[in-house]
Amino acid sequence: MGRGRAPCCDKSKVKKGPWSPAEDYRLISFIQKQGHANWRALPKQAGLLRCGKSCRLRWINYLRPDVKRGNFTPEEEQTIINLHNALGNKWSKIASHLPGRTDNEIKNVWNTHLKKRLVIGNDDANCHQKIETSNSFTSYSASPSPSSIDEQQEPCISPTHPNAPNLENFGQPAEETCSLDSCINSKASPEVRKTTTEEPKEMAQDGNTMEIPLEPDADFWNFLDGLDPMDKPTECQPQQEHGVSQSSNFGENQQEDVHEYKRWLRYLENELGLVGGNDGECPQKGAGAEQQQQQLVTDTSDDEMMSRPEFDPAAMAYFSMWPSSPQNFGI
DNA sequence: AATGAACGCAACCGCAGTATT
DNA sequence: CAATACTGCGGTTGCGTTCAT
Repeated sequence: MGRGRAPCCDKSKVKKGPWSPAEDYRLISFIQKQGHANWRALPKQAGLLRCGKSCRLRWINYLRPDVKRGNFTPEEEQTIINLHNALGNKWSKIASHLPGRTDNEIKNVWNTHLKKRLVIGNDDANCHQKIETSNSFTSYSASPSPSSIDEQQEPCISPTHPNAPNLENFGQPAEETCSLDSCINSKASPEVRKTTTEEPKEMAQDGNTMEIPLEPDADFWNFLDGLDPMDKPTECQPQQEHGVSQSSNFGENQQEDVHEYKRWLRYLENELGLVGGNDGECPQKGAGAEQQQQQLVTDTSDDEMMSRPEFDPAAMAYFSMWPSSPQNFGI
């Protein structure tokens, strides 16, 4: 296949390295409003100095609302081991069996933990055998037909991370959940599509995790949208014509919305055990959070975000602490 | 307390596959 | 049908953090 490939972007004009909270928030804000039909064009439209691939990666691996953070459960690890036996380094395939987990994360876990553990386990044949025999998917190793796996395999993991409150729908306006989900899942495997769309319902029923009122979610996003100094690039205007934007009427009930949002924020902070930290300081990482806060201020001031009168530092502090933020997983 | 080594993770790179023109 | 554009995947790397000395 001779594909003379043009570079995906002008490397000299794109920023590389870790994403700042401001960039994250701009990306989320944009995708929430416009979706991500075209990754290549997205950075420009969103006002990001990033390569489209970089945006995609960031979204898929960390910012997506249904991404699950935190340590892998033993069940998940076992699933990875089993699937790796059957599929090899097909990380995306493996990830499709672990809802909320990304291929990158699984790859990292495998390379850093599981592989070593298995090597040690190989030294101890009994140990390894234990893994094999306890493995309900052992038969796949004998006849590793991916299709049969796809048909049979249901992830044997708990849908919620034991240590983390459910944030699967974090930031999802009620009426947008479907559109965003479908947007996300349109490219995902059937398994992922199935689990990501069905799980929230299940969790809503167990009364544990879905009590977060959804309405303020929209407010939250509207609030973020309102903060975005790059909010209205000209390329984005047409989409608002077909009713995608929700922020247009934000000003009408702004006070009420912000109040609602703050109430919701407090609720989430309670859920996350973040209350008690002063000025949004992360309880797990005091100095780190402080540093991050500092960076946040730097980033946002660069973008003149902090100078906006309606800017709420608490919102950004919270934003910087949500589970998808790489600095903050492990809550 | 300081320093170096090891580890873990986020992000980048390049290739392959698929869709579009 | 070929060329091009774009997305997705897997391998790899660089950096920050943690641990050991």
